[in-house]
Amino acid sequence: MDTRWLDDEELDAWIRLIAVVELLPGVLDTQLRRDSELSHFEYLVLAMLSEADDRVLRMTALAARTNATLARLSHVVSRLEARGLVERSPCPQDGRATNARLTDAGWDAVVGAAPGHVETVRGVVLDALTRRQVRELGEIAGAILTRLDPDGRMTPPPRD
Amino acid sequence: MDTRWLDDEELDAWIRLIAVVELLPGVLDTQLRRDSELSHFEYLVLAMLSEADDRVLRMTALAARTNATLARLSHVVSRLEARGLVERSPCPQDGRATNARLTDAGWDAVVGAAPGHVETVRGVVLDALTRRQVRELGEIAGAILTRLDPDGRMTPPPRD
DNA sequence: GCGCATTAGTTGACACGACAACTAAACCCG
DNA sequence: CGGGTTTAGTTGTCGTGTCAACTAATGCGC
Repeated sequence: MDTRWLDDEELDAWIRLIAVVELLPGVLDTQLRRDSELSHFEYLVLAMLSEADDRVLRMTALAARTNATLARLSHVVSRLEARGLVERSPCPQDGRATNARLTDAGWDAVVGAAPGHVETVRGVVLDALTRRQVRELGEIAGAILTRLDPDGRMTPPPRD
Repeated sequence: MDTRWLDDEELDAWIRLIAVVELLPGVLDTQLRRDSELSHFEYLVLAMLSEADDRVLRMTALAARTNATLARLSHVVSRLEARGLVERSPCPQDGRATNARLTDAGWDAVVGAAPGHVETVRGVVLDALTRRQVRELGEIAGAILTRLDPDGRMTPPPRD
């Protein structure tokens, strides 16, 4: 089958999307590391735990909410545990499972990091867009996600 | 100053954008590695060279076109050079500069990889969007880039 | 209730990117 | 034209992610 090459509009959108994907993580990491000694991914892990009931989640559930593999999450949680921000304990209901719980120190870390992080998010993304574009971005990213992650492992729909 | 937290629409757009940013690179890498033994970044390097006059670019120019630091590019070009896909030579005009040139083998590699890559790009992004959304995405990503990269080191505007 | 497949998670080896230190050439300016 | 600054690029080290191999508990089928 002959390749359908990209036309100008498609190429333009693609090139720019790639640039965003390459540059955005670095910017988020840099700010969080500088101000709060956390990588962006570590922040995400702590933030997801902070919103969960009793601040506890099973590793698998946490991996899904952070778009990570279990292996990656396991390494990161080990480091966070060593820093006293998270605690692991075997799940009583299922012997195979592990629960990760946010400690008080972990809670303090997220609470401390959140304002600066939100400010960065506004600064580099949201404030650059109109209200309409923010809504569009939500829809576009949602559409892409259904292709990237057909099984919907990721962040479940609008509902939280 | 009190933090302006994100409202529902903003949070939705942000969470989804983060998910895209986390998942997209992996999908692109996986396809290219499987079918062409190239990482996405390596592909980008070769592709940018393939479009340049005489298939030659100075390292700095190549770094800008691929949104990479010079250090990262230098490592990657070393590997590509070891595989015979790229050649380095000192720039005659400027003794500090290095020119990277795409070899014939490198050309063959990009040409071989391009169709599968474009198909993936369509599959995971472009075909998930309407024509209008593709245009919107271009504008939104462009707006974000002016914040991520205020000096415009990155891909220059529509113009090539 | 035994055995095999599946699910949950961890771990170790390797690959790659970031950062900082370094070399070297060019520019600049008095 | 000589010394300091800037620009271009490379390299070594370290942190972090990926992959594959592994352990262990669960659940299904008969």
